[in-house]
Amino acid sequence: MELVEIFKAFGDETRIRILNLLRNDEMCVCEIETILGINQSNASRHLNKLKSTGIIDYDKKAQWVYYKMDENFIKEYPLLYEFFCKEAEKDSKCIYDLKKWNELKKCNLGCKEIEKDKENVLKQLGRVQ
Amino acid sequence: MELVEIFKAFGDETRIRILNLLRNDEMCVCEIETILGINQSNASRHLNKLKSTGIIDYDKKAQWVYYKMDENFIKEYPLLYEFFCKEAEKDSKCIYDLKKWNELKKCNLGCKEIEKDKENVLKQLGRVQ
DNA sequence: TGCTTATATTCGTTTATACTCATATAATAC
DNA sequence: GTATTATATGAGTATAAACGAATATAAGCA
Repeated sequence: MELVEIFKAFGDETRIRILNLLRNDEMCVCEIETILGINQSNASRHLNKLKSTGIIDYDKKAQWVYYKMDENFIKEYPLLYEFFCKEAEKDSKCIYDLKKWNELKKCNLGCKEIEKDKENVLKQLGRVQ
Repeated sequence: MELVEIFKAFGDETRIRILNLLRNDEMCVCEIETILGINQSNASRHLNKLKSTGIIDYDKKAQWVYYKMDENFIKEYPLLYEFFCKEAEKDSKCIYDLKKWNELKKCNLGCKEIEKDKENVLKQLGRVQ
């Protein structure tokens, strides 16, 4: 992959937030949607861009698509990955997103429950300190 | 500086080529212009973007502005800088640009000589293997 | 089979970025 | 002072990227 394409892939706040989530866990689209507060189409598009740049990969499990970091990317660009993780750890939005993800995991809700009760879930997540 | 702004600054081919030149030497605008084959306004704007992101810095010497890497950037983001240098070393366009820069240095031409005889200089540079 | 859920994609719109041409500024030399 | 050289900037345009709404696909489930 061209160097410039890698930088472009990282050069968007939404994608940085997605990568911050995926450096810790694998996650399906509706979870990412909920945590970032973006719509499904937008989430899917950003994931597609990261996938086509070779930064993330996915596993299909039934109707869900679980996105995760691409191991080959980490192997090929360890310095960049380490740099990214270090910076993400310090970034307030990234920290907050991970807190929301932990809350969401506690609730133990499936994608459909989240969707059905999205407003309430978002409200709850909004209270996370 | 926001992480995303740093990635955006690196996320352009012209700026990658500029940074590749500056990781080896300091250089004035007209030299960068000539090597990259872009116009003055365009070169100046890209340099400004890199400067305002804190990646490069400059020294004014008489009417020339010599751009160079910003030492604080290298200190603050050593992993990113190392990653960039490693990748640039492997990139064919970057390698070629440095060859052109070496040719240009050999000629020992000032900015005005380059400008006066730009077509010829560019032709010469085009022959570099 | 038809219905629901999860994700991807198309289309049109908006926003951001890059570019060119022309002009402005700033330093130097005469 | 004027002329020249180097660089920066303004204005307009072109290109690319991001977005939302609606639709398509694909996998489960009744």
